[in-house]
Amino acid sequence: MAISQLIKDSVLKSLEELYSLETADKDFQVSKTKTEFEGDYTVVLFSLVKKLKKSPELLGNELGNHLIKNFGDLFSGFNIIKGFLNLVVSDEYWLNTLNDQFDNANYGRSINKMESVVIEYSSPNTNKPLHLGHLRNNFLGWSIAEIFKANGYNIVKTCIVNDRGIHICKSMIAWQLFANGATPTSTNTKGDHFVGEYYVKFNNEYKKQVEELVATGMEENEAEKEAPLMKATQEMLLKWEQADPQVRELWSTMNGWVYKGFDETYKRIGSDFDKIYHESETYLDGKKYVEEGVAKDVFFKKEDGSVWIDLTPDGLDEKLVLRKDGTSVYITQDIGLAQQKYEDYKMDQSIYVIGDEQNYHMKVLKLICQKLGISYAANMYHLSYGMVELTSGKMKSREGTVVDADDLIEEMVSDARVKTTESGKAQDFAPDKLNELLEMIGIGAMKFYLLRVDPKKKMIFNPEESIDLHGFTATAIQYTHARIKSILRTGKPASVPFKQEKLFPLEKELVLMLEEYPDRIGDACKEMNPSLLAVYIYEVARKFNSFYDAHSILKAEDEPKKDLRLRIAQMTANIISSAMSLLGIRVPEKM
RNA sequence: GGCCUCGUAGUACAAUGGAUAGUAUAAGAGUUUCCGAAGCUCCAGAUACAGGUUCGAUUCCUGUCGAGGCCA
Repeated sequence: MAISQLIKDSVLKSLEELYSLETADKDFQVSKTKTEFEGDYTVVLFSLVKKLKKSPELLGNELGNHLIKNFGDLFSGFNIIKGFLNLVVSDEYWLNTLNDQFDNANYGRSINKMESVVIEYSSPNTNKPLHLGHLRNNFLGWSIAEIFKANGYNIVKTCIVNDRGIHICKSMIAWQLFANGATPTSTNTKGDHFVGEYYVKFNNEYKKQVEELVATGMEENEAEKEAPLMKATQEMLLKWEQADPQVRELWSTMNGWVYKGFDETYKRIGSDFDKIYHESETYLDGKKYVEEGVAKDVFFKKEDGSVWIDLTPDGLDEKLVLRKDGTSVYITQDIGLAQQKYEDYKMDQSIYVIGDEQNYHMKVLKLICQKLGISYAANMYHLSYGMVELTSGKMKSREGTVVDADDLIEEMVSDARVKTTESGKAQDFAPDKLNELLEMIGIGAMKFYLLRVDPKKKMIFNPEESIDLHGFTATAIQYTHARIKSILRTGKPASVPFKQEKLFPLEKELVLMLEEYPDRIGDACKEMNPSLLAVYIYEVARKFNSFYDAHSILKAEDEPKKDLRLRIAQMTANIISSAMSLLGIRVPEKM
């Protein structure tokens, strides 16, 4: 059991024994002691002071003495400053932790909650390649899945591919008109980029047509409807819906190109899915639930035949769920897919990794599902993340300021090459090993940069800063890991630990942080926030570096110290490797 | 217009209502006869504004100003 929990339990027990306090009244905080004070963990007494009507000093002293007397194996001292009871945890406890845990490879993974969670993320469109925003989504989704697994949940990773609709037809029309039969192979272009070019081509040509029509005196919004390209696209969408064989064949060919391109990118960034849903197969499913909803009076029909739900009692608006012509809107499809996922997986919880511009939409979706009586609706969670903006402002596809995912990955990896060459390291690496290392560094840096901030907040992507390999970066952590591994190639902890007496401050501070790791995995899961792990593991690496700088490991004062420090090093390396893997980042043995 | 976010050092990010508001970068000063200097050590620098709630507010409430998003 973690020390934080042991402290809570021992304080609870003491409060009961000293003052027979009711359980309900025993709320108090335990936190890590600030570095400027003596102690390891601090009990904040203010809330108890009020209830017990004792002065902080008296209460602190009584509680502290009781803890020392009854839990002497845990605590070796205490002090009170204002309403803060600072507890010193005994070295014995840290030494035991080190002996038991130094080579654990499965932190937090032992508990099986038997609960299943579906996580939907990535969810691309098949008319253009992935961009920077998709990367944040993918990294978040993948990492959250790993973090849930580490907390004992059964995870299903899903993806809904937006593979039909007017925007897909635009690329198809443009390809028909302008490609002269070119293919990704004939042009040596990655499939998703190839199709994306025709989407751009469509927009450019369409714009020209609109301008020409406006020049003849037509109103702009009419010109937008009347432009031949738009008419052709509408017609194609209709044919697609009627399952016209030629249109469907072109559609599946072009989507095939895109998937091939996506697969390459997903593979490179280490993203994968257990189940991929296609909108083309699910977009009609929602309608029957709308009918059921009407029968249950959850929805109502207006005179024109459109179907709505009244969410004003919940502080929201009336929301359209089916158009008057009987066609679905986005939310109709989402209801259908939610049901489909439940039929497939009977999950207890459903997480959607979607940008925060959908906050309102997802709120509505959850409410509707609850009103429809869907069992897991209460456990639908929108993992909402903020937009990734550039130093120059928002990414806008129309202005060509979108950062392409593949370009960015390539830039990161090639920069890793430059920096590694400059440093003079990895000179003895075989070419394939070097490439593997550079992928680890470049892609790791990018993942860490996007995961180290609170997902809910929008963030600014600074290209120059993102390829920095110093400071709060994956590279610095990877370096620490490689350095430890280098030491461990020379020395190994003894099979039976030497008897230890006392820990130096830096030794203790580091072990204290390492001991917290399972708690941190738990926090990251509860908060659905990988940045907590990123911050934590960077702090661990930094603390190790200070420790390493202050104390020699292989040339320690004596054998017991050497063994102790090798154990600390081993445990640090294991936890770095573990935590980074939960972020989807690999760590090298050498770099 | 209605609803929802967010305003913290030059810049980018932290801080379950708790102690002197942390970290990284950029700027300044050190640190390689010694386990890997992509490191370590020191030094500076910030809570948009005005009220309120309380032992205590970056955090909660109200208003102002500013940025972004969603809905037509």
